[in-house]
Amino acid sequence: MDQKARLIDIARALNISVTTVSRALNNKLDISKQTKQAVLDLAKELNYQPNTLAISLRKKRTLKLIGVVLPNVDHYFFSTLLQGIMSEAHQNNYLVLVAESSQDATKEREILEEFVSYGVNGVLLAPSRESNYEENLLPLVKQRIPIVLMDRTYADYSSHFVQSDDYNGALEAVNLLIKNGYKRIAHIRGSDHWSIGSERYRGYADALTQNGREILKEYVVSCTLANKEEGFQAATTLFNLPNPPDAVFTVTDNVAAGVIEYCNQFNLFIPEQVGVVGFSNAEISALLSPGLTTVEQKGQDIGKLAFSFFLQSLSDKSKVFQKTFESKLIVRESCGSQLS
Amino acid sequence: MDQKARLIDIARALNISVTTVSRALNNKLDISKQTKQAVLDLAKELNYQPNTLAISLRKKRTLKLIGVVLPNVDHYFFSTLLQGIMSEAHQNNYLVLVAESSQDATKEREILEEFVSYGVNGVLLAPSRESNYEENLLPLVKQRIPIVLMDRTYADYSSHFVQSDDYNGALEAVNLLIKNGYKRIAHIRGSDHWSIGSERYRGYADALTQNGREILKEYVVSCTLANKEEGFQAATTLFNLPNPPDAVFTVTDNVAAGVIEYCNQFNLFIPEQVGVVGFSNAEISALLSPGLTTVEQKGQDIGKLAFSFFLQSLSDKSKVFQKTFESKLIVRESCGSQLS
DNA sequence: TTGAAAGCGGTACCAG
DNA sequence: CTGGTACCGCTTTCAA
Repeated sequence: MDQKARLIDIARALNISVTTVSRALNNKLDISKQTKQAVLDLAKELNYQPNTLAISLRKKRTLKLIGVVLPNVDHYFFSTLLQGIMSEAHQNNYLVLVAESSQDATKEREILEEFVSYGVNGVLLAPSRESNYEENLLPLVKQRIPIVLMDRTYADYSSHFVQSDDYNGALEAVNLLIKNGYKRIAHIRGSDHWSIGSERYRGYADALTQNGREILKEYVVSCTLANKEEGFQAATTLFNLPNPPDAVFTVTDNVAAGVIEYCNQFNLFIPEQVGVVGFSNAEISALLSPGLTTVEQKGQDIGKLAFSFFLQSLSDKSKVFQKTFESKLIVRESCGSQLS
Repeated sequence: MDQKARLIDIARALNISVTTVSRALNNKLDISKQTKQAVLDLAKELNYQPNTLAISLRKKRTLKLIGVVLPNVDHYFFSTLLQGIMSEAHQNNYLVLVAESSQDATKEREILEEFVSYGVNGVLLAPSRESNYEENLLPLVKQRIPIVLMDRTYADYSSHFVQSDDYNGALEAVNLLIKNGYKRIAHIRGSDHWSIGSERYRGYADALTQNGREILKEYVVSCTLANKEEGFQAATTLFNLPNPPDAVFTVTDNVAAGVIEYCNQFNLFIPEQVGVVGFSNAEISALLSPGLTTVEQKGQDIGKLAFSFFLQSLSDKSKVFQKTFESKLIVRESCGSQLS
């Protein structure tokens, strides 16, 4: 019964034209108080909801809709990122289309195309590992759809982005381990295709070099999914080396959790025998025992800023918005306490 | 340059009608191979993307779009729920609109209205605590928009839903504590407005009663946000009672994390002096020390099924789809090991 | 202050 | 096999 009320329904009931109804509802000037009130009343009674599709079509994609593509939503960092975006979006009356690329560049491209055909006003993208500019982004760029990159950027494309300073975060983390007296510092790193993999490794390597230490190949173990299981496995490899490390810096907190589990299980005391530092300041880092020292990554803030960059880019077409959040160490028990 | 290619652009270039182009692109039968190929080629060249808005408008909301409303996305359970939904949605070529109600019923209602005006084909909703059927759901029901409830249902409304068996989960959890010899079992519960609050409490209460135990008012502490801080606070209250409990069953894993932190801090040994059981099997439950015994809640499965219920409800309008996932205890160290 | 009519980008019916 | 035309619901000139 309540089917969808349309402008024309109101118009007919009041014996006026659609135009007038539209004007009344949109608060235009040229309209008498009476008719306006009548329209408003009836609209409320019929529970009138404008058809956004029609409006958008008519106005040529000026609906308020933004697309978000993330590699995964169940990783703490990405879920807080999403939260930041959504809170900002809601405040500005934007609706948010979300999709997971599952770290698959082809799927990412498909999603992006679908988003475009839905007429999104912009895209906030945390690129998947193998994502490639030419194929995935160029089509959107040609259509002048604003894109804000998050977490990771493309080497060959300068765009709006918001990221955290992975390099310096890693550098500081390893410096802290060195300062706290650890001698043989290993790194469980992420894949090279992934900027967090290479940037954090770069920080690790430079920290060692700057302190006159060698980078030992056997102390660097790669992982791909960056989860707890891989952390445990990598720890197994590392601590069974003839000359095992006395500290581990990991690419994510989840990996660190695996290391901690290994140490707890095989009675390697943290931080006395082994120092551990993670990356992300995920929820778990505070809950682990011992508490995990980690590099903070402010998901919410990154998300909020990304959305606001998108908004700003709408009015200021020429400007390029970029921000790198400073990294910040969150020091807990897992890395020794002789911090100066 | 690449602005948006439209049907009419292709038509003019090929000197044929829009109708024909449309037919070619939609794989209709009545069309010659030649023209069809010509259209397809040009479409590819111009990078033609159909305007979903126009199609939807014409077809009267038959775009493939679904709206998801969750209280929070950064809770592990909800983020896995979302993941389940999105994976299923992607497979069926649906796009997913996501919004957070932040446990605010008014905001939830606003979101739902916006979703409707965007012409979503259906809504998957994990209701916020104070959500009320009349105000929040009735408008959608009237417009015959399929709704699948997740995690929580409304007392006064029978609809499609997917949930986990909170009552039995809680019952088993507390039974385990009893079986393992704990005598004074406390409960940190969620709000009454929230089905997980009341259902889990009901399980707790019945387990005690069925074992001939009393329910002590001072052993039941309420919390609202169900986070770690509240858990810590509630633990403080409980363990400072004249006759403190020797076990705690908590409404969520995060609350349990707070309890564990309290115990670690004040040297109450788990599981020897205090048993702890949580609810959710969140990531953290495996990472805590000691590992937290908890009741599994399969977010992904719930999400997937919810989406598939929505799809099915499209073809079978009369049927009501309902599923309650069995609860399953995940036993770890935090509750004693004399499990039979 | 109001209304008629065109059109956003497609689809679908009908005629040829 | 192809084209003409109406129309989805709304906004926006333009004219009255």
